This record gives sequence, structure tokens and C-alpha cells, in this order.
Amino acid sequence: MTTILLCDDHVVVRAGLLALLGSEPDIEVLGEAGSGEEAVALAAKLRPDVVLMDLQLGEGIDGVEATRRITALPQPPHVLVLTTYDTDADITRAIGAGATGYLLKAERPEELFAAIHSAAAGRTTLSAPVASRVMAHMRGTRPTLTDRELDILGQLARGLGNRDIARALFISEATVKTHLGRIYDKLGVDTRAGAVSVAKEQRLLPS
Amino acid sequence: MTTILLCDDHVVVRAGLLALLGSEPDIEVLGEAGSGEEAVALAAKLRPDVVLMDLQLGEGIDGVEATRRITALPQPPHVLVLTTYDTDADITRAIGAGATGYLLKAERPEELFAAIHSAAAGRTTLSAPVASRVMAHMRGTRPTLTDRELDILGQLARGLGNRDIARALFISEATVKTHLGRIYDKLGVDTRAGAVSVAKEQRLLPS
DNA sequence: GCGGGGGTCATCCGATCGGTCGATGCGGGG
DNA sequence: CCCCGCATCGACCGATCGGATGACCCCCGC
Repeated sequence: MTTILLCDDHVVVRAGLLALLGSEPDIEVLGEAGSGEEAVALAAKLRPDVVLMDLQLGEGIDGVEATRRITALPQPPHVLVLTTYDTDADITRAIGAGATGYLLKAERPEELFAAIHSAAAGRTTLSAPVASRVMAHMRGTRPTLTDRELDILGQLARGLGNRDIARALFISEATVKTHLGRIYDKLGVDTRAGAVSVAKEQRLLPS
Repeated sequence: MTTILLCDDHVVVRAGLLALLGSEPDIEVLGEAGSGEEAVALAAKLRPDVVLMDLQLGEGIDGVEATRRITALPQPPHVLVLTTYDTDADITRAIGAGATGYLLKAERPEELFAAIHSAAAGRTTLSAPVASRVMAHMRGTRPTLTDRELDILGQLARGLGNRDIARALFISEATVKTHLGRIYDKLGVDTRAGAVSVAKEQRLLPS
């Protein structure tokens, strides 16, 4: 059984999804939200497995922001974006906000069901047009760290302080800090914990 | 008589060990290696009983990889890791690579001698701090964090500072720090970067 | 020969972290 | 009923981090 929260500002769309999902025995819709704010509140309260999120929400925060807030909740549900458009900006912003999947409304119902179950299990599902764009983006966007920066990152992941990193690599603390600053820039973070987190997820480190 | 191969990228450390081991009548140092690659080659050529291996080797492969290759040799020598740090990651990787023992450089010389003879006989010797961690690992298989601690860890992996973690979870900074301290204990680290690293490797976090 | 990227180093300072006490409240198991 | 694990909070302090700046060197490509 997978529990769902719907979020779409269009009543007819919600009704349509409700009818569609009602035909699936192992999917239960816990609630509906007509705005991003409502979605965040209901996600925290109802604790569904998956949130089906539209990106265009009219008034208030948009779907990306709602996604960001929902995934920032403790033990957050997975957010499956279900929208009409597939522009690069939307896709990257949604993924960046923590969306687990990105489906187009033109998708066949069976695909939607499959994607919901995948999302509940934490697996990512992307509609074909979306997938190709993401792949293209990955190649260009993946941060390229220099060898030395990877050395620093490796020591950082061991939890060492700057002094110990410096000793391990036979350089000064000042140099370590300089490298760290650049690593933060490239990874889009501003703390060592964040850097390690991104590095592990991007598999930038051996082992 | 036990024959030894030293591997450490620091010349002074090798010299120190050489002098130290020279005072032991039934220990003979067959050779020294300044890099992992050299250690593997010399181990194959000199066939010592025991290889004393540092984990931090600067350039080239690290001590873990060198250990892995040496223990993969036909009729391999025993590898006794002798290093400065005792992080969980280092210990488990070294043991996983086939190390027979794991000593800290802060150890007393008599302990080193005893460990060398033990290693030659195939027995395992661990420094006290290392042993306690290994035991902890054996018992728990993996550290069991409370739900709340996982919440903290999740926010930590986003790179947030204590103040922001507190706000995200609606608690005070003091509470965040308390939880973090316990998380450090359980994961065997003492920094947030180390905690994130271990958490990611142990797959403690949803993702 | 000149620019630029990569690596190195230094100094300064406020903000933050990690450690260590102690303390409260609440729930369950003995 | 009492103890213990869990979660919560407060205060203190030294150590460390992050950010900003400016600088030097080496190598490579143009």
C-alpha cells in the first residue's frame, strides 16, 4: 500500500487524478492540497509515502519551493513532480529541490502508477523527454575537481580538521583553506559537512 | 627471527623505526619502501614475514590499496598497519583489505615488538582504542541511531549549521548539540564531516 | 612573452563548533 | 515505585572554521 498526497491548484486535475488513482487497489490518496503552503502543511501532518506535485500552482509559492520545503521536513516523503512542461529550468530546479521523479501529465496512466511505486521506494522515474535532458545536463554540470582538491576532499571525508589535513598532505593550513573554499564553490555548499554529503552522492570519492 | 619490510612515505619515520627495530635481536628489517607501489614490489621480491604499513602514503596508492595488493600475493606476508589515526573508515578499510593488525604510532615500543611477533604468527593485535571500536562494530553490526538522531543527521547532511538545524526541527541549538555529541559517539567520529561520511557509507540516511 | 589555471602561502576576524558540565520531563520495564 | 533511555534545554570555554584579500611560483598553450 502506497499513500499519496495530491498537490495541484486545478480542481479538475485533482478530481481526475483522484478518479484515476482510485482504480488502483494498492494506492490510497490521503489528501489534496490546492496550494504549495497547504501541501507542505499536509505533508507534515498526514505523512504520506509520496507527494504528487504540480509545478504551476498559481497563487503563493510554486511547486519547486513547496518541494524544497517538503524534502526539508524530518523524514520527508518522496516528491514526484507531475507537470505539463519539460523545460530545462523547471527540471533542474525541481531535481535541485529534492524531487524524486519528474513525470509529464501526458504520460500513460500505467507509467504514473509505476512511477508512484518507484518513488515510494526511493527510486527515480523520469519521463523519456525529461531523462534525456537530465543526462545531457549531468555531463555538463558535474563539477570537475582538480586532483589536489580530491585529495583534500578525501581527507575531509575522514573527518580531519584543517591542521590534520595539512599534515597528511604536507602543505600548510592556509593552502588547505584555500582549496576548501574552491571546493565549496564548485560543489555549491558552504560547510565541510555539505561538501562531504555532495561528494558522496556524486561519487566523487574512491570507495 | 622475524623479517620485516617497512613502508612509510616519511623518511624520518622509517629511520626511527629502523633504529627502534635494530635494538630487537630477533627482528631483521629486509628493506624499506617509500610508496605503496614500491612496497608491493618489495614484498613480492624480499618475502618478509611482516610488512609494517602506514596508511597515509602521499603520492600513488594509499596504504589500504597497498595492503590489498600485498595480501593478494601468492603466500603473502602478514600486513601490520601502523598509523596515526583511528577513524572507523580507516580501520574497517584496512581490516577489509586483509591487514592482520592495526597499531597506532603512539603505541609503546614493546607493544610494537609484541605485535610484530604476533603478526608473524598470524595472530591479530589491535591498539586499545582500535579494539574498542572494532568490538563496538561487532556487537551492533551497525550503529543504531534514534529517530531523532536520524532527523539531526539528515539536516546535517544538508550542510546546515546548528542554528539552522534547530530551526528546521523546531528545537533549540542546545538540543541539537546534545544530539550531535551522541551521534559522534555512536559513529565513532568527532566532526560533522566525519559523521556525514560514515552515515553515507553505512547508508543510514534515506536517499 | 604572456595569460591563465593550478598549487602554494599568509594574515585577519567574526562566527561557529565540540566538549563538558548540569538539569528537566516523560515513558516504559522491572 | 524507581530506574533508565530518550528528548529537551542552558551555560561555559577553547579550538576551529569560513570568508576575504593579496601574493608568489610553475607550467602550458597561444
